[in-house]
Amino acid sequence: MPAIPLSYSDIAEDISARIRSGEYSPGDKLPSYTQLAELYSVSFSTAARAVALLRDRGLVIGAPGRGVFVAEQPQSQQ
Amino acid sequence: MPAIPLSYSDIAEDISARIRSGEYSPGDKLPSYTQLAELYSVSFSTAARAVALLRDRGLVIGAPGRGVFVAEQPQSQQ
DNA sequence: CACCATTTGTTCGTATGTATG
DNA sequence: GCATACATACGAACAAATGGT
Repeated sequence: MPAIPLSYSDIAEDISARIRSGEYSPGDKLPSYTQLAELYSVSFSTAARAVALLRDRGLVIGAPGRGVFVAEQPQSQQ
Repeated sequence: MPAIPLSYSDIAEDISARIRSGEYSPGDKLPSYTQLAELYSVSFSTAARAVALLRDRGLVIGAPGRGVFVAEQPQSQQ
């Protein structure tokens, strides 16, 4: 284990940075919860929670049964 | 079980509405996680998660060991 | 100072429901 | 029907901070 595992907040920030950098472009599908959990060496729950944060911020849109996609709009939240 | 329990998102929205309505004023301390869990008939985890959402939105500020307080500023988030 | 109860904040694992293909 | 994937709830556990005794 790489010392301390990343928190869901850290993971959300990392993904957020990758979206800003263009690594993940609008319309792109993010890795699945299971894959994210693997990637960041955290549990499924923690990976899901990181994505939930991004969803709340309007950066990504979850589509049950299909995946999580980077939002097209730059933003807009309420 | 009272039909369907409220989701953390629903609870966050309810508390948010109570802040907007003035039921909870800036500086006020919200009920503790344990009390919120009791109030909304959900688990501790779910109550804590609802508050986490409000924290992320800048509506409240958590103070470990003391409580959660309604933010003074109307907002500002990044 | 030492305890101790309370409270925030988080992780994890398991389970369930729903949607998609 | 089935496998995959999102979305959420729950309970147990723990760390850290605070405040009172």
